[in-house]
Amino acid sequence: MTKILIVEDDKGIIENLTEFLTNEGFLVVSANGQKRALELVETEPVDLVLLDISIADGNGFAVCSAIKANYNIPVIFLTASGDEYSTVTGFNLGADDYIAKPFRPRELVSRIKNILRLTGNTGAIIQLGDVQVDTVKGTAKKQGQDLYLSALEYRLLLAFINHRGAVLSRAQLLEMIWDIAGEFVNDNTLTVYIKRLREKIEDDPQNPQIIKTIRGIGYRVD
Amino acid sequence: MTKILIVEDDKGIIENLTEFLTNEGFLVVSANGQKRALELVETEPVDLVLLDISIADGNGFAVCSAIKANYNIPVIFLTASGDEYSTVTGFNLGADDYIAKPFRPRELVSRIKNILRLTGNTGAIIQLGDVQVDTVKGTAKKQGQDLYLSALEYRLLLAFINHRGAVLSRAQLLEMIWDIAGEFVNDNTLTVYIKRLREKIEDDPQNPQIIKTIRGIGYRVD
DNA sequence: TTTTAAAGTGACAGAATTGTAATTGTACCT
DNA sequence: AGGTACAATTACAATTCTGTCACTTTAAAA
Repeated sequence: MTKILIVEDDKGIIENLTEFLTNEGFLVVSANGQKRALELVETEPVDLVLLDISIADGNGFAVCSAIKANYNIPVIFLTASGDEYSTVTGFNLGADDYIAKPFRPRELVSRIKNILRLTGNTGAIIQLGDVQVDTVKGTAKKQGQDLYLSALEYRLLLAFINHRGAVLSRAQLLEMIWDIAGEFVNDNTLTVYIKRLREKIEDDPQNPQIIKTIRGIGYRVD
Repeated sequence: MTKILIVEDDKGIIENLTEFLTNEGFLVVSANGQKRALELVETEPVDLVLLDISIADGNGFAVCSAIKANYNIPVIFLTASGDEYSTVTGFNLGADDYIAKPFRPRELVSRIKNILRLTGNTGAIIQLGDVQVDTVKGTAKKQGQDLYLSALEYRLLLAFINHRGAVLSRAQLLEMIWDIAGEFVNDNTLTVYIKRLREKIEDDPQNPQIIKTIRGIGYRVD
């Protein structure tokens, strides 16, 4: 469950936003000033901050700086005017997006989800069917069970992950994994590795669901 | 140097944007339609795409989908109207941001830089002295030369990277890499792996600069 | 300095990985 | 249906990885 902190001194806006975002499935907490905002960031597991630049007890930019200095929480600025200065300064302070008031609630939600996608997108855990690849730890699991992938098998899997949805030719894969133009390793080597990888990650290797063969062209992972 | 592809059928806008972005230090290429856009993405190392939704020879959304299917390039939508439908649909298609025409050039640059920061922040390449670890490809290099790390050596290195600056005890490392509490693998196993890893990544393994020994406590990578 | 615990080293077998070859299977074409 | 590429499979050495042992070196305490 995503928790959003609203920092805003206009009670009406807080109420409206809280209601709307709650309906959208977010948890919402709010602060009307800098002090309370920083308290909440420290005590609650806040996932994202909506920050009005012109809050009462201080500069909104200062709050952004303070948050960014200590935490890796995305911040979206709410600017009263759509003026350029705010935009540029905000981004320089590390804001992840900004939106000018008055804004459409639906657009705000789009931007929130987008930012969460971008910032959460550290490539940490990728799900392929029941296979989970953790690129931060360098490990892979199938249904929670550890998979023992060799270095090359792991790299082959990453190549597919990095080009999900695209058909990768043998030549491309050979270049990506074996780093050659095409002649030095046997073309069949790749086929064998596909088979070995399938044996480890597919439920039924004879009927592969994760690594699909595109005859005459290559392979694809959706 | 960052290369930006503009997909737009209005020659005037292309000219203006090209001039402005060039002055800002970007390399700019442009396409007036879907076909040319996809050609350029395939042949040039494009870092970011500015995409007009209403291009002449097709749907801008289709171009976005096609790009996102094969490449991991950030896309910013240019929308003629600031209408909600475009925003929401655009984000769903994997657009990384959108900006409504008419926009201020300075704001566009802010958004471009912001998106590059966010998307580039995938933790893809980590630098440890002269050693580069690419967690997206699952590879490591030293002074540009490929390092052949085994699966466990790579995971050990990632463990240090994920806890940079912290001293990791033997018990912690054993648990992280061998996933056990402490009794099943020999305690010395870790020592041996440290040695093997140092042999591959350190200039002078006898005098390690990357993996430091903290006697009695563990190891640390700064 | 001597002692002692911790860390490093070299060597070793068993296991797994890696690349290739030969063979079998299969989708697509006419 | 039969032929033909292409893909999958099986099998097999060579190499590398992996874990452990015995032993040496090092750092810090007594």
